Amino acid sequence: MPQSRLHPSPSSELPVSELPIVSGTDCYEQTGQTGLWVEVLVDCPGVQGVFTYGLPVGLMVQPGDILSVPFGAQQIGGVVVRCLTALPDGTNLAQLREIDGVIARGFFPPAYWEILLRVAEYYCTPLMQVIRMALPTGLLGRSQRRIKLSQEQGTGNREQGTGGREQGTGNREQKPPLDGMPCTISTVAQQILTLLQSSKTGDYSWQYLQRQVPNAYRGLQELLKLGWVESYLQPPTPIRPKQRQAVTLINQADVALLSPRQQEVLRVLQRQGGELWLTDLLALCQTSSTTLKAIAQKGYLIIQPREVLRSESSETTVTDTPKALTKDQAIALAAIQPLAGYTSVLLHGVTGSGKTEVYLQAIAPLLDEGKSAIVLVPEIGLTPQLTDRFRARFGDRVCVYHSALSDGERYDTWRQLLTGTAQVVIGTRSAIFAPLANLGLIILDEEHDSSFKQDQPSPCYHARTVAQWRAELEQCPLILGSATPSLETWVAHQEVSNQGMANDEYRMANQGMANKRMANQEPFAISPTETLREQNSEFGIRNSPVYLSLPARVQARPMPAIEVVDMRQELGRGNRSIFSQSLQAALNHLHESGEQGILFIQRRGHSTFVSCRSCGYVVMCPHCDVSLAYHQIHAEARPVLRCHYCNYTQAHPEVCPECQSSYFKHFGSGTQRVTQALEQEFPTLRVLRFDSDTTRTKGAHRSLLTRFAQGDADLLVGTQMLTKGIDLPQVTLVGIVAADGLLHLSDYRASERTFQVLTQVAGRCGRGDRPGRVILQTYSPDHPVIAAVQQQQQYEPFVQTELEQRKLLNYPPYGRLILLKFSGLSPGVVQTTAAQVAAALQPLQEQGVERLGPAAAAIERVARRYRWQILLKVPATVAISASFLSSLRDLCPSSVSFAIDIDPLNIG
DNA sequence: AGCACGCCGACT
DNA sequence: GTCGGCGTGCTC
Repeated sequence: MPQSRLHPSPSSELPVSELPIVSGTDCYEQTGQTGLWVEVLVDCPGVQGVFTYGLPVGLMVQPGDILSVPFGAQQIGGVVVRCLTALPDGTNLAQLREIDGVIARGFFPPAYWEILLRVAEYYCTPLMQVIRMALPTGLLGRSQRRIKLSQEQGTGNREQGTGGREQGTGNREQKPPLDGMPCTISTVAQQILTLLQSSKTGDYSWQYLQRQVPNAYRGLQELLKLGWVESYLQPPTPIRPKQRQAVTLINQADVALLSPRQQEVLRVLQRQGGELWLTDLLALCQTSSTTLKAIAQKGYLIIQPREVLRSESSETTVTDTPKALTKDQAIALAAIQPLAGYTSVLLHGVTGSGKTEVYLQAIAPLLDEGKSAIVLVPEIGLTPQLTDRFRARFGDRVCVYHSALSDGERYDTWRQLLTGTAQVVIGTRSAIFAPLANLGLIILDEEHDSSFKQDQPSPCYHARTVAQWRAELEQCPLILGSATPSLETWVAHQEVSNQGMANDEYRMANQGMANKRMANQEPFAISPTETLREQNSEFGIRNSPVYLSLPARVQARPMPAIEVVDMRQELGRGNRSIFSQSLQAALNHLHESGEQGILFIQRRGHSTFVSCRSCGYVVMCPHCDVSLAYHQIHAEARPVLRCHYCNYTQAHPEVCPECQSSYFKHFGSGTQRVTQALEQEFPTLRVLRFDSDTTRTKGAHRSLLTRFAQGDADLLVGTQMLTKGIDLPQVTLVGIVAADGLLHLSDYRASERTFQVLTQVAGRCGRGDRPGRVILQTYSPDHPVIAAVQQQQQYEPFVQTELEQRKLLNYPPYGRLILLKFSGLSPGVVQTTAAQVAAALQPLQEQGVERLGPAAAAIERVARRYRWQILLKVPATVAISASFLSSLRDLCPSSVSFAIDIDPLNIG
């Protein structure tokens, strides 16, 4: 029991010695050849290409090792690309410098390195940026400029070296200019000084000061000249495992020689199992560490630092055992289990058909074989249920890996993945880069979900695409699970006729890459990669895609009946409520019957703008071209207006700022508005709101869902979040307040997305013993998507119609899209840059690429930056060189930021 | 990113 | 005539 409170000792579960982490000095212990050079890819924005460094005597490194190197005045992170035994001609020996140290070794096994190369190339992103994204934050350290108050100011610089006790605080008061002092300092300088004096250490990072004080640069110059502050570079401190002092009992003989107090300590330690954290033992014995050190000195116990994992521990103590499978599940599992080599599997299972159980049972035997698995989910916070279930089934072998982990947690989890033990990683899209060895299976759950695509910082990768590459390189199956597969996936897993196309397209993309890489043997000349490609030029076994279907729910539960309500008729009948009569009746019944319901609202803000009914004035964000959304944070608090793009917030004006009219209200039906309407019309109904306002904090999803599951409320009101994998058996009613907002998005994927969202929401009900019912309110009941959702078994006809449209217009999956995005503070400069780039695209257009734009983005200004874009439609037969696209960057002035989004999902 | 070199406006 | 602004270019 006390032992369980300690982390398993390094020798048992976390073999530190085998981990590729070495400290700056440890690495010198490895002896070998001397006097070589290394080419290093440095982690410095605006710098690409490799730099050559000298290797300190006795130090050996290999391609893929992560280093700390001097670069200009600072120390930065870098990755070894190649080891050189001779310097190329013309190298200026004078400028060669030696590396500072090794941060980590062996992070990049060949297949993993290959993935990073492919991502860099396919998504037109500098390799270093891809590496930075894949590594835990902070691993690639860099030195930091810091500013501190000078010690010697005023009283002379005598006391510097003596190091004795200092009366620092007494001196510090003399630093600000006293009244009688001849020199006056500017307000900026005074601000900086005050800030520094307010801190305990008198020391802040330059970055922090710049953020706190506008125009900090001026003030700093002043203070530096006066000698009141000093500026210095702090060398990087790489993230390290967290250490804690542990005390272990090693000898109990001759205890009588010790003092009674010391004997007592030993007895306590023994009673606790012979091992305790130092702090715990001190607390338990009411003693000091001096006492313990004395005992240790006599050889009775040892005190040593031991690694602790910062990763969140699994709270679930429940265990879960495999469930009996339905016939369909069994067929699917039987098809998956014998797969060897790379095979892409589409598991098309209706909502509630038990896909998770298939995943679990597919993974179980792999773990026993010592293999690992990656499970990707759209958003980890939204699916505590899934994580719990995996934990309950596989216990400690489950790791959760996502971007919301703290740096320390992420680092520790990352290290644990490297140990090579069989484990299951559950995570969001970035978990596709989990450095697991010996992968046996990759699963993408809710494969159609757009959150698998990254669209903000480059690389704008799609986890599904990366998963395909990874599964192929690791020669393992890939399962794409969904009730509403994306059209891309659907087409790729259809019978031979379509399959040919998907494969050709895919191969083409890869071949273009490989060829190009041969031609310019850039940093890519890392040796493991080349070896791999030679051995495996066709990337090993590539089986035909497999389509598996789970057409029915578990335990023969029926799919919910979907009732479409025409809201125009409701209005005609004089019903001005946002709830149709049908929905009103259902809500009333809900309360009486003790069943639960979900009310789905389109989006959290979009429709709740604030405007004046007298003059029509709408409050807009001063930094973005969008209206501000109405938010009431607490029932009592004053409402605020908030921009959903830049988070600008202001108080809600009492009267219209334009015409002073007091008829100044918010409109639309956001979650808050609907909740209020519910309170008015159904005062007895207990409502729980589930949107990003109420679930902002860590663990809020889980607690809200738990409360709902416990029956604390009758109705859960929420947005898109409700569509993602929530499994609540008591829910028998789903209400969709207005499907229309989704239908009319000006996006080629609008229909597909609407179909997916509505089907997923509808699928939240009837998962328990009682059948479910869906009420879908709309102003366009005849829309084909609504019809398709209503007959949800008929996925195929809907897809066929949609595919014809896509083919006609060369949209994915028939043609590829590339979005070039420009943004900058000056609208004119952004626009002319876009135009110049457009002109440079002429050669592509001659190859048959269609160019749309340049055009201002749908929301032209976000956070004071103007945004323009160019959309390229690339026919499946045309290959585009990544280096050509990357070269467009050179046409952009530094004031315009340029981003390339390959296969964009959001093109508005 | 940081820092150096380097070219044009307000001061002794 | 200098000091000092911050605009371009380099960092092995």
